[in-house]
Amino acid sequence: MTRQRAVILDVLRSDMCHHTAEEIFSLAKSRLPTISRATVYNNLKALEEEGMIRRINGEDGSSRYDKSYIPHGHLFCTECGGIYDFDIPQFNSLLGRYSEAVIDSYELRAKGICNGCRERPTPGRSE
Amino acid sequence: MTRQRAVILDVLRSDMCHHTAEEIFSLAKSRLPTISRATVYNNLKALEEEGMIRRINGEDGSSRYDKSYIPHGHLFCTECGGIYDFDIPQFNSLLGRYSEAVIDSYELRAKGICNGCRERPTPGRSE
DNA sequence: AAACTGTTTTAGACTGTGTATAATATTTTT
DNA sequence: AAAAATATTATACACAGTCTAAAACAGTTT
Repeated sequence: MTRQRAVILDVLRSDMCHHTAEEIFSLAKSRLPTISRATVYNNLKALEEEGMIRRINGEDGSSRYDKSYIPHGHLFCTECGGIYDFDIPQFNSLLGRYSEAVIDSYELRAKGICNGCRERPTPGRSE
Repeated sequence: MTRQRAVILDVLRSDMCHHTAEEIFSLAKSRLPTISRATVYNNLKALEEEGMIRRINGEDGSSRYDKSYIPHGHLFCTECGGIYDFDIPQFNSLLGRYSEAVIDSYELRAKGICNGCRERPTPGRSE
């Protein structure tokens, strides 16, 4: 476990956000100024392949990372731009009922208006 | 309706594949050699915003386009690389039951082994 | 603690997807 | 058919992410 990887993991775990790779690079750099972009990207990829974290597709083609390795969906709020976790119990077995394929993992992305924005007239922003 | 847009739509409708934007550009160019990359990208974006076609996130961050405007999921086969349609009836209302958000649309991406690859020992490839 | 070995990091160049621009051409409206 | 609005083109640009080769490091052996 290198110092760089430890910092990257700690950045991921230190808040609730679904940061982009570039944001993670920036946050890691503020703690370890010599860290390189390639190191961050390589580690994020490796951590994802090891199943430690999950990658999700951002709205603009960038990658975002989620510290939780437990499968769940995401709501992308079109009002405030926030990304919120979204659970459907036994979703994997539900998928199995509708497909003859052997399903390993899934990514569920929903677009809509989040709970907060529905109630609040003036939108804020959080991710 | 310009000739360029008509060709792009026709490319999309002429097979079952979920082509990348670059593939669509290439196919359109073979019919209309002066067509520009920007025209293809602009039209794909416009068609998506008008709800005529659907964009899906490819495995490598590129965009793929689906001629069907009817919401459905996709299975990405890790064996043959193919992308297959995947229907769950009343999925929108199912989502509504598990979330307090107002859901407009969704993208469901499953990874696994497709039906064909499960049965066939030597993998082929189709998209 | 020094040497060894394999792995990781680094900086910077490079690739691929997609977007912005401004001039030109084509549609559509009148 | 003329005018107005819109779309296309070529090119330059922006951004996310990858590749490379050299240097640094971590873990192990002596």
